[in-house]
Amino acid sequence: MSETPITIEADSEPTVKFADFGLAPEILRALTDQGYIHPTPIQAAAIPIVLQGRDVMGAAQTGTGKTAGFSLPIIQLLLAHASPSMSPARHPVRALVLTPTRELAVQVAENVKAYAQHTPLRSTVVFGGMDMKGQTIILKGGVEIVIATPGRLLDHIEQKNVSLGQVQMLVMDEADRMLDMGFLPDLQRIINLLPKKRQNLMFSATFSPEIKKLANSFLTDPVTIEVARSNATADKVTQIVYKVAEEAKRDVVEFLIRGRDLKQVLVFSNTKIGASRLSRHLEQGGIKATAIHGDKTQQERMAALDAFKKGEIDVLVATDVAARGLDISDLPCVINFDLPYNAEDYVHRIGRTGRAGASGDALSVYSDKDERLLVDIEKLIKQTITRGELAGFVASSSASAGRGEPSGERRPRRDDSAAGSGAARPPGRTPERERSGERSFTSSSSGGSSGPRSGPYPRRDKVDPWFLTPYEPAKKTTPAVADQVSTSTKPKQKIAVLLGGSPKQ
DNA sequence: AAAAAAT
Repeated sequence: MSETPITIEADSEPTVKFADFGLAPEILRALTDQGYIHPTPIQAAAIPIVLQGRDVMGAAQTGTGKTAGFSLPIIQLLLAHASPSMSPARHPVRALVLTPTRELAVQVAENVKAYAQHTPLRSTVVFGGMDMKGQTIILKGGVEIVIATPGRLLDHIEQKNVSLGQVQMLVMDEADRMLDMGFLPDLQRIINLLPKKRQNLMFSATFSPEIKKLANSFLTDPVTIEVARSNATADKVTQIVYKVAEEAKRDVVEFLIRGRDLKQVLVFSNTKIGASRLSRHLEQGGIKATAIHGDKTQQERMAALDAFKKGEIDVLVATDVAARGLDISDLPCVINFDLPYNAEDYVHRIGRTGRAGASGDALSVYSDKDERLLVDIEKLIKQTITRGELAGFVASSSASAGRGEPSGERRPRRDDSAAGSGAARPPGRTPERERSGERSFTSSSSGGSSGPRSGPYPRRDKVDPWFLTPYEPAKKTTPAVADQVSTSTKPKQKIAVLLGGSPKQ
């Protein structure tokens, strides 16, 4: 065991193949089915370690292939080692994966199911917000792998629908998030029900003191696998912030979305009500949008996510329920309708774009009162985000008020939350026409060259909104989280995985 | 200050 970190570069030639790990043919077949041949760096690092039976503390972002990194070796180990003979159940739970959100649980479960499809291993997912009956039947039928959110799992345990006395492997996914959400007591209760002798894998985006404490109490002699933050924030994602009047934010967001030619956009709102309102606002503008947040029923949440993934809707307006973990692939653009209160969440949010080598845009609108949030974010990511300017929109409400021109907040405008829809919008007009006729914004007095001034929206075919932005190449800096990660718990063995670019000098 | 999660 070496104290020297092993560094794996993401852009080095992929020499390792899944076939090299000694995985069972059934697993390899599942991978081939999905066209996977080469592991991602974290998979290449984690799979052999997990196969050795070691505990793992993984600092890994979503989108790094983390899920396969732990599920493949878990499936392999379960296949290779028979279940404990004393078990009365034919299919006792032998591996347990805990996640902070229901959607993440579903997603992990889908992956596990796919990887184990050619094996006799059974898996299921349990989470709240759904009827317990179906979950109960499957649990009682016996499953080797359970993916769960903590609360509902405890519910099933209390109802004696499942027993965890045979669990050999425990995964805590997004552990930092679980702590944030106050799951620590639940985690403690669940872990108390597990056999003392077991393998533990813990994944976290950050290595806060609390996480270290958790790792120290739950992990035995862990190998730390560091995944430097993908350079997404530095290279591949173009980040721009737009300062606008608070009241104009939603119209600016709409404008930005239209500028994207309605390609799939994920929009983040800090509040559930804000997400719903913005979604409704966009829908009323003829944009196929929907909202996802914790006040929606689980059915609605799943339907929204599904529709977005299928491309049936163009815009998903989400609270931070979707900030982490959700694998929505190939997103070209993320927009922050609100800057997150927690700077760390900014990184998670924009991590939804620029994934898997693709480029992406992360756009944010903010107003005067959010100045401090922006400072915090820039401090965290150690770079200055490009300030974008939008012709046709003013940066602050006071400026527009001072000129006595109509501005977003003054113009009487039906609130989106109101049910009525008749008065403000004459029927029969196309949404496009509605927009230009109905809204007015204070336009910049200078430089009216960016489009027709008859309305707030420059015509898309005439104007590329991106020309408005003076592009400065983003500064390349070592990501802040990677810094924290390097000071991780005293590991016997340490592996650093650098993703998404060359190591910094 | 807000969101998530068992009900």
